[in-house]
Amino acid sequence: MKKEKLTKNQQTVLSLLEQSKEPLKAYTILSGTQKKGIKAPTQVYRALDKLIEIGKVHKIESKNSYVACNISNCNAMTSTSFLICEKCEKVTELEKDNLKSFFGTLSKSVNFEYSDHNLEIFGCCNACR
Amino acid sequence: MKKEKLTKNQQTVLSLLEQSKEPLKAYTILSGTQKKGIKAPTQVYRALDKLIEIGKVHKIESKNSYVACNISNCNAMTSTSFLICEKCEKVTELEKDNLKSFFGTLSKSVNFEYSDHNLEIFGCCNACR
DNA sequence: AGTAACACTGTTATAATATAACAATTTTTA
DNA sequence: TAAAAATTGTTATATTATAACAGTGTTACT
Repeated sequence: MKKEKLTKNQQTVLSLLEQSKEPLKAYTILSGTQKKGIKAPTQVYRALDKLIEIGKVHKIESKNSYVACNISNCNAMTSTSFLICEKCEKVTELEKDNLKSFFGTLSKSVNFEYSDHNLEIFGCCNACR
Repeated sequence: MKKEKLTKNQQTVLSLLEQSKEPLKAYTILSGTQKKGIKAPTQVYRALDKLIEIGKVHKIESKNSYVACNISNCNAMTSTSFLICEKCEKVTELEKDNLKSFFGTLSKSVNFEYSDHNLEIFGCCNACR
């Protein structure tokens, strides 16, 4: 059941995302992969779902966009933290402990059982200043 | 230019949100306000835009949903932190300032100029345990 | 190797979320 | 009171995402 190898469509989508400097929207991915044989939104979303599930791609919720994860062996499938530059749209993923322990402690202090989080920090990146 | 009083549609939408225990989706708001004279999505979105702008409503990005803010004089228009219970869907907003300075410092440490954030913590609330 | 289970594919259609554009009216400001 | 700004109602459309279905390929196990 554990499958290491990506299928053709999954590779196509991931590869496009990896080449991109910014997050891409699903329909942009569709446009960008049509010559590779992807023809319908469903195919893109299916590939994305899988890639997200295995942690290779994350979704930027506030932008309905998707980014390839460049953290080796990222296990942050469902808990991600991003810095998003509002000038150039570049997105950087926070590594560390991913703030998981911080949010865990914070949650506990207000009597809430933490399981995951989504953090998006907006501002201006170093290169744009 | 500072307007304290909400217009009819804005009041209608806000009032529905305030009565709700969970975040509502735009089209649910539309359904819920049709007898009050709201007839088209545009009217809902316009009211929401305004309410968000003045801080009375926040958007839960990961759910495409909207919540009334119950923090008096909330100034977190664009920087919000939520605890979201995955069982009952209840949403609790963390009081403003606390995390802004934390994220500011965190950002600075990686050479990023913080301006706003969106934090969504998922888990299980006290009542559901 | 055979086969059952499962995952992925391609395809068409449609659902759900959100904005554009325009003419009219009301409210605010100066 | 006139100009500017905000809000309204309306129709149409854009954008984002899923459903449903039949077929094909892969995996895992005897």
